[in-house]
Amino acid sequence: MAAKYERIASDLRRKIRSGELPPGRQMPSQTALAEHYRVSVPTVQQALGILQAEGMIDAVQGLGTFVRKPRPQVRRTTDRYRWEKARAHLPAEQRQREGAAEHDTGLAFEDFEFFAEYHPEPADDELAGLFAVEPGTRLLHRVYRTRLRGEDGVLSLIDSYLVYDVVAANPDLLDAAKEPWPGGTHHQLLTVGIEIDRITDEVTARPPQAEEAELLGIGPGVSVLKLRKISTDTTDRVVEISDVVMPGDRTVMVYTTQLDRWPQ
Amino acid sequence: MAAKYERIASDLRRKIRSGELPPGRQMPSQTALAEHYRVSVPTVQQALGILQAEGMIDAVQGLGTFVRKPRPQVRRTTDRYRWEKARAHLPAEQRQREGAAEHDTGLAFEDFEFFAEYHPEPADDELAGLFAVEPGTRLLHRVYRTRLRGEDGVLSLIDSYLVYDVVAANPDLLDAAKEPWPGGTHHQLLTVGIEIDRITDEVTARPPQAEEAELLGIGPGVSVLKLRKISTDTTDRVVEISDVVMPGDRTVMVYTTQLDRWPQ
DNA sequence: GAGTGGTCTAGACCACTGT
DNA sequence: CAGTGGTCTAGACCACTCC
Repeated sequence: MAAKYERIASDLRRKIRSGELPPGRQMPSQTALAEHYRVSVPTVQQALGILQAEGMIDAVQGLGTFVRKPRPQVRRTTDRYRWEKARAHLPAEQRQREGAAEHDTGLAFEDFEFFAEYHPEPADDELAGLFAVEPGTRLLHRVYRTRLRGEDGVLSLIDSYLVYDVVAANPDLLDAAKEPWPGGTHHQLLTVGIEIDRITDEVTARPPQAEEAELLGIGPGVSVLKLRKISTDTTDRVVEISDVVMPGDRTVMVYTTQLDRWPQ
Repeated sequence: MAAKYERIASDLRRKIRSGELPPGRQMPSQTALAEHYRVSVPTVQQALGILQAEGMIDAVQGLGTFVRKPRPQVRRTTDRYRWEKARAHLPAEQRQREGAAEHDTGLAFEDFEFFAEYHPEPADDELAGLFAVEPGTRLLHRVYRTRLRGEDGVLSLIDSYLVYDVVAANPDLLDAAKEPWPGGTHHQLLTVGIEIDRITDEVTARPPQAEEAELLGIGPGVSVLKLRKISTDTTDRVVEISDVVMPGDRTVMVYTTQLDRWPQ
């Protein structure tokens, strides 16, 4: 027989799915639920913890627990990379107008808030290995956050790395204030004579760290999608490594593989 | 100040990372940890729950809690699809010898155990929409499990759907006993005159359902990667939909996007 | 039977939010 | 201030594994 907290979670899940508890509605308090199901408060909390991990409810201290409103899904497609590259040769004004985030979500530039921070940093063993440089080599570490206006959490946490000396030829690239938001890494690299030939995405899933959950505006148990994006240039040199952390409950990564035709 | 259970989790995490608690080692019992950290048992359990979600430890009822041994990672690459398709024209004997699972893991056929089960099923609204058929249309639902010999959990849970009438032209395809394991969907479809043109993967992350966690041999909080694979044939018809659930702590999905060169 | 993890209780205290 | 969720306790009982 299933545990009490599992049965309570199932019952509440059903009530939410059926619309009996509509999005935005405040759930009964923990004490009320405990009385209703004839269990103790910690048991109710265990049940709520499951629903929170599934992204169905949102508990706010001092306020209450609420049925989560469906948030717009972000579909991040392969097509995005081709689109970003093609964009690098467009005039600056047009590049400014629409970035990759808008391309993914179908929303407008005004819907977003951007934040960027740059700092030089020595390469650890892992990054040095991927870049094929000596550990300790100076890297440019760029931190990006994209927030949807009027929403609680950011869309993604991006940590991007470039080899410092490779991009230093254009001083503008070392300055976060000069960041040609939104997007435009292909264009930035073009100014120092680099063309990206291919991009490899490595996708994994894991539970969020406490800090990540807070930044992404997700409950403590909601999974995150982690993407390591490795960009290789036309001389087979790894030029950029990006680690992207996205909320798993609202992100879909889409990859299309075109296959060769069979010989007739 | 951080909660007690967080500090305990961090401390144990550090001891595991540093090798003080090596893989395979039994952790001190919950009561022993409670005494050591001067907290109650439920607090210790909360801390252990975090590490279990991170896939670092494994609690077995009646036996003890153990530091998890690193399990071989499965890298599932785009290349896999091209490889599978090219394989469809090889002689049967050679196809039997190496399937996709071996291709991903680099292990041999003998290391795996396979399980397949087929049954017809009416299409629900979601699948009907994707196949562009009427809801209720008969589908062939195929359930696959692949287990690594000598390991606790299966590598992936696969639910594959085909439109029944499309594949019924070859009765062998309707019979799980005739399953040409390992792998071979491209070849199966070839026998009814279908050639796959492209495959779209939609990747998401979420916490596991209790049953999935058990089947995959992961702790209750460890994230799973969910892949919906949609295969479209050369006449732009969706011919197969596969839902694949994989343990997030040992699966890496790898996708490489080749970009067009800039005009010189 | 002894020892382990899993579940559950009844109650306490704290932090936080609104009025 | 009252009401909410978050943390923690001390102890109970159960299910399970091994001896």
